[in-house]
Amino acid sequence: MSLKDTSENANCRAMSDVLNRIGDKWSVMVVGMLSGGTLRFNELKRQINGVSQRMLTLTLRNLERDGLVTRTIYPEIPPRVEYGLTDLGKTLGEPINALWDWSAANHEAIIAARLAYDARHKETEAPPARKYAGAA
Amino acid sequence: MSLKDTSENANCRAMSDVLNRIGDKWSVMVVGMLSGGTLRFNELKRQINGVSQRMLTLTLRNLERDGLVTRTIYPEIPPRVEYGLTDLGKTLGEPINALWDWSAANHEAIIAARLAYDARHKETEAPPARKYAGAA
DNA sequence: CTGTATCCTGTGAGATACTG
DNA sequence: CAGTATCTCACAGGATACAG
Repeated sequence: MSLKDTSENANCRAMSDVLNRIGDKWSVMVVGMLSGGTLRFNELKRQINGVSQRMLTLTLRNLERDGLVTRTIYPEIPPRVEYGLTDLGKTLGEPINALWDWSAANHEAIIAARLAYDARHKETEAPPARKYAGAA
Repeated sequence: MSLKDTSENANCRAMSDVLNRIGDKWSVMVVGMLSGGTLRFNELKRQINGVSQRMLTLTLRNLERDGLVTRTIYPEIPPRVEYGLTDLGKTLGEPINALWDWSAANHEAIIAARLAYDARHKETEAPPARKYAGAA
C-alpha cells in the first residue's frame, strides 16, 4: 500500500495512530532501551536521560496498552516491576531502527540544509520586532 | 548503531531531531503525497484531508528548510508554486514506508491490545475520567 | 521502589482575516 | 492562488508532593 492514500482513511488513520506512538520520543527511547532486555522502572528512568517520572509512567502505560510492552509486577517489598518488549514490540523495533539509521546517516545533511536555508533567507527576511509599516 | 545509546547524545539528538519531523503527521502526509510527484499548494491542501492552510504552510516550510522538499515559484498571475521531494526527501520515503507498512500490518493487533487492556482494567480499576483535566 | 494526583507553563494547531 | 498574521483553546509535559 503506497503512501498516497489520504482519501483512503483506513490506512491513513492506522498510520496516524502509530505515528502518535512513534513520534513520541520517549516511546522510541523506551522501545530502544527494552530491546536490550527487560528493565525495571528506575533503571529505565536512569538510562533514559531527561525523562520525568510522570512521562515515563504514561509512556509505559501507553506502550503496554498498545501491546508493545509487558509489565510484570513482583509483589515484594520493596516493590519491583519489570518491563520488556512483547513480540509485537520487537517487530516495531525494526522499522524504528531503519529510521534511526536514516537519522544517523542524514542528520548532518539536514543540519546543513537548515543552515543553507537560514542563510538564504536572512537576506530576504526582516527583523522580528517589526509590526506596522507606519512610518519607518 | 543500536538503539541503546541514550548516553551517546549525538545519535540521540539526531533521532529526536528527525523524530520531530517524522512524528508530525502532516509532514508524513506531505512526503507521502509528494512521493507521487510534484504538487501545487492547493492540490496538497485538497488531498491531505483536514490540514489547515496554516499547518500546511508551516509543514512545507520546515520540510523545505530541512532539505526534504523543493519549492518552485512560477511568477505568474495567478501565482503558482510547486512542491516536490528532494533526493534526501525520497530516501526518507523508504523508512517511512517501512513504518507505514508496519502500521498497516499491525494496527489491528494494536486495536485489539487496547481493547483487551481496557477490558482488563475495567474490572480491576474503575476510574471513568482518567485524565486529570477532566472534572476540574 | 513504583507509582498517582495536582499545578503550571509552553507550545501545537484550528479558525479567521488580510495581502500580493 | 499562495501565503502571512493574530487570536484562542486545548493539551503535552515538567516539577512537585503524596501514597501503597
